[in-house]
Amino acid sequence: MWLAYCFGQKDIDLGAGREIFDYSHRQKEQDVDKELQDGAEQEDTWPSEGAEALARNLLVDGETGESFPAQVPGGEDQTALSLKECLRLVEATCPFGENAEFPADISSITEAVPSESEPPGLQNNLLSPLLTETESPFDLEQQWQDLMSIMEMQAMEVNTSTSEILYNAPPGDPLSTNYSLAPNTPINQNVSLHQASLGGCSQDFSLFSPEVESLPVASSSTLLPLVPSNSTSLNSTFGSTNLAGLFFPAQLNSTANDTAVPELPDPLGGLLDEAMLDEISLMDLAIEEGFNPVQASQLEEEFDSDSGLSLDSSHSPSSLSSSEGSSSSSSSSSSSSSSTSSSASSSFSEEGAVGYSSDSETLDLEEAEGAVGYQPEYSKFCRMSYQDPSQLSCLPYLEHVGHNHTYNMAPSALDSADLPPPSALKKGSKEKQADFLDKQMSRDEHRARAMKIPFTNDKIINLPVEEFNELLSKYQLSEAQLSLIRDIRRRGKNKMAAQNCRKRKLDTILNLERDVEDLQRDKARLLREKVEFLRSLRQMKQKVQSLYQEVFGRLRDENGRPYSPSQYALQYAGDGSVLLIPRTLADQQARRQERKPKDRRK
DNA sequence: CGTTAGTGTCATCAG
DNA sequence: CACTGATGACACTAA
Repeated sequence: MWLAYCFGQKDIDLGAGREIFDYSHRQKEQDVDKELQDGAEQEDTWPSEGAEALARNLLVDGETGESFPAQVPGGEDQTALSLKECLRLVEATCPFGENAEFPADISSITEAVPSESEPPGLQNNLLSPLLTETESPFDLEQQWQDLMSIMEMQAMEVNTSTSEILYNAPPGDPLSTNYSLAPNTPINQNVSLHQASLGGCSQDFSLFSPEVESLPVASSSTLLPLVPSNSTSLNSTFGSTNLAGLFFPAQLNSTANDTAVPELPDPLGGLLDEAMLDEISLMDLAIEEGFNPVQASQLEEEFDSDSGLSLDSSHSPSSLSSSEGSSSSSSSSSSSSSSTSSSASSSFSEEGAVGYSSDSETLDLEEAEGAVGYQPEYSKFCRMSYQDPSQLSCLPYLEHVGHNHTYNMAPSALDSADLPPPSALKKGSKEKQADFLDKQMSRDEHRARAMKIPFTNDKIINLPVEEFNELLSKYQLSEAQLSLIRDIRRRGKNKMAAQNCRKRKLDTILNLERDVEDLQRDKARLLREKVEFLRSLRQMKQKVQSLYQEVFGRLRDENGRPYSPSQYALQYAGDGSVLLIPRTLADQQARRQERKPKDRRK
């Protein structure tokens, strides 16, 4: 039943369904998870009658590890074609891709092999690890283990968004949760479609590929000679519209009607070509990233370049941080018209959070930004960028912008001070300059002057505690003066602290934004990798299916008749041997193996 | 005239 | 306990 999921309706909707682009797909993911559990429960309900009896008929070749039915119902069991021969045949006729792998243990088989229903003519208990004996150059067992671990990952992780996205399973499809075998399994170029019966195909099979529609005919014609005994039921059972039983034609000839497998997953995954998958993955990205498809495609290009941070450099926090220098340079260049003058800010400590930026500076910055794409954060940041106070001292006209938030000062005064006309400067006597500077003084400076504080606010604020106390001791100051001085110092310190605080806050925000971007990229990249991985996984599974089918189809009993796939299945033992066992027994073992990981998960 | 960004200030807390 | 820095909250200004 594990395989059964792979051919569910999920795939049926694949071509047309667009819910993958639905932002509500997350909800569907939950539904899928729910369905997964339901499907697991369903498994336990599968019939296994006769398993014991059939199990008794099992023979295992002690030398080769191969197993044969000790007693085929109806006669002395002797495989007309040894498994080795079969393998050789298969190797000759169905060369595997570079990634051909086979189950290394029973569990793997039970997972990979379609159990239950099996089309009479099509040996669909596929995925048997028959090839171990061929001594493939690969460590097949190891590779299979890897494959299975991948499958587990897939089962655990992919069942969420990706499963939905990739296979577009209807929420109600209980089979959809397990698409690992062949949802959307692309038709493998290396596999003969005529011989490889690709699992149960739903009627929607035809939706995707006219080619596949012809599959039943081709398959039956090919397999009929191999399965003469089943030939009759084959044609009657598998119409072109019902390929569901191809893979799991459980007890086809018998009475079982496979109702236990209401909907067989669509092996048509194969019809979903890579381009489609790419598109899906991109769309997935687009959805998750909040990008539009165009942006998503751009994103993918970025991935290809693996550039990590490929955003505009002006957007990069690192560049922003390093933009201090550029900011400074731009400000210095923009200050060409400014005269030099000392101000309170000139003595600010370097570290002293003097993030004042001039309007002209901002203008220059914005011009530059316009060339590379304006970024609000960038501008903000630059305005807040740490700056050498000494540079501010070179911008007397801008001084007030940073320091003179003198609420008691008339705006007109500030305006006039902002950009005094050159003519005014020329005419400007020292009086006017003094007046101008006076207007630039802060409230505390005014207060200090009013209180006749004998030293500058700059000293009050920036002197170390010891020097500050020493300075106070040098003068005979009234209590009011001392109080004002302390207030000035406190406010001055706090002002710088506030500026530092705001800069930190801004930095933090920018860093967080960068982190979000990085994480989004990582997420998109991982998602893309997952899609690619699933694609290759499906291909591998299909290869295994085809091999299994090939081998099983060539097995003959002592009478030269093929084994019924509804009654027998190939099983891969842990020691690498291949067993031909009764179907019911295989199903039992499959269920047993499947429960383990699930229990583990719980 | 309302909004927004930038800034200064105060209150408060933590070290 | 005083001092200092950090930070939220508020007010003010300019755009």
